[in-house]
Amino acid sequence: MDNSSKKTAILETGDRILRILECFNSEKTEWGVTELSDYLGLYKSVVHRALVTLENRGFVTKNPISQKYFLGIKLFELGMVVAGQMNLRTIARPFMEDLCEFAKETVMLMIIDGLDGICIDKVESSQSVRYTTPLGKRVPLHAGATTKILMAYLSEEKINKIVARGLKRFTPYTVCDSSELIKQLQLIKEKGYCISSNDFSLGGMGIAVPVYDYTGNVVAGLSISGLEIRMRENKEQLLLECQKAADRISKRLGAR
Amino acid sequence: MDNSSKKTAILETGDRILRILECFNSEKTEWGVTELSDYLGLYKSVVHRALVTLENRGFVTKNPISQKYFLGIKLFELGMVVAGQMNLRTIARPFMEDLCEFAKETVMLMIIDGLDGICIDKVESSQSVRYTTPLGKRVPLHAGATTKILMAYLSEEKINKIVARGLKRFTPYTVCDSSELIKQLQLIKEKGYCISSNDFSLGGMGIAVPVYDYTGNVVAGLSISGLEIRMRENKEQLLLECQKAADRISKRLGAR
DNA sequence: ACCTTTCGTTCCGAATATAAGAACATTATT
DNA sequence: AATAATGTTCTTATATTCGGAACGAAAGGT
Repeated sequence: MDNSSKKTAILETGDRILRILECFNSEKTEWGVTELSDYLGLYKSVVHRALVTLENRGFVTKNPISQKYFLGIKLFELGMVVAGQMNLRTIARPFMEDLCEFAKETVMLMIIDGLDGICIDKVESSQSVRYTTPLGKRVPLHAGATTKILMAYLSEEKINKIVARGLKRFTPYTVCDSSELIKQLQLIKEKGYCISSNDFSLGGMGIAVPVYDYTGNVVAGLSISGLEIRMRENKEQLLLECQKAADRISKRLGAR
Repeated sequence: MDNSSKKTAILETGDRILRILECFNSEKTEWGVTELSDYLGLYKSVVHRALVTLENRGFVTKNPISQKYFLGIKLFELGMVVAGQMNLRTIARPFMEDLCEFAKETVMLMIIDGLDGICIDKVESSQSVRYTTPLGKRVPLHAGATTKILMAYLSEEKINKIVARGLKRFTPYTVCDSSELIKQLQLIKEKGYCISSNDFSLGGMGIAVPVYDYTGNVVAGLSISGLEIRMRENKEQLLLECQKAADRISKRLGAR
């Protein structure tokens, strides 16, 4: 097990509570006691007491019909506190809206957490067929423009970790060969942008550029994501506008 | 202390972890170890270990400059899972957008959690001076139209609890007298809507109506919130549109 | 530049909260 | 009606956590 981050002894009971919370996601919003205990390899009684503890504080709620538990409103509340403190988000928002207006495609803002990407904001195009992704969703970095632009600026060490974890195939065009992916990433970093299509979702296309903060590090990826068929003819112009928006956001974040 | 909800013994260590998380809000996003231990009446070592546990799982992050802790991205992630499962929200959204378009004022959707209200969605008017409130923020129920409509449909028992907790004054017009408030609430329930101004924020006005689900219970309050000076002349029409929207939402939720 | 205070972090023995496992209660399924 | 599956409760030994002191580093004042 990877305990590299474990400097001090952690509280096992507390950690277990957090691990239980982490089991809930948009694919699986409800868990029963037995299910959870099987999944985590814990005793039923242990999981049950943990869930009661969580329920008493509103972190989970019991569905009285199914008898199962789902995440409570308290987590929405705390999630919104986090959203508020991500001022990258508030700064980026107006620029994203303008960019969406111009491109008529969905605009996304993504950051890295650990070895994954998380979409922290989006402005969806009003087209009936459009690219859409849930906020807060954790996605691997090796497929899709918005994630690849982020991956390209990672340290070699992190890139290797991601590759070592395995490169999941999303479409027939996903780059799952590690050496080819690394070559692609180098090229992306050289050019300072990433245009890719069909590697994350068929028919989809993404144009992504990095956003920098005052330390000069890449803190986010900004992208226009939509349908290849609509975007391919004027991708140069879309790229230009996307870069303009990212530059403005970076400047507002203190990048020189 | 109120232990009515404490059926089974809860995990103290786990509960402490959750209590620590609850200390973070948009007014205070960063806490130091000593501060927190003073605030919660816990030993520094206890709080420190809890924070390390939380940090290891990404629930809090340490600001390397201030040495203090703030909520981590993991909570944004979980918060978004909660947002996704609140399908009241997805159903209500388009109606709220239409209503905002019509009213040119901010439209809010609020639910009850415990003895407080929480705004779970909003569509802000594009006016430069407009009513605005953060998503996920916990507010008392006795002031403001959106909250009072919710309070009006509560059980007598709950209303008494809220009154017993004390009625905070927000403006000179806030109704802080319990018997007058209760009389107001009865009237609101009779009429099925709430129009109030200046009791939560000076110059502000709210028009709020209830939203029902398939069980026939009030599950949310929908409101138009804006400036009194702009709204007062055509409040009847605004109310009508607000009611129409709420009815449509209720119907979509299965209310007859 | 030095002292003082404050704060985050570590350490260790004592104490107690918790895990483990079984048993019970309740609901669904056959 | 019998069986299976799932949520809940109970009890005790033990391993985790607390409590308190001590350490080191930074901040602030003199």
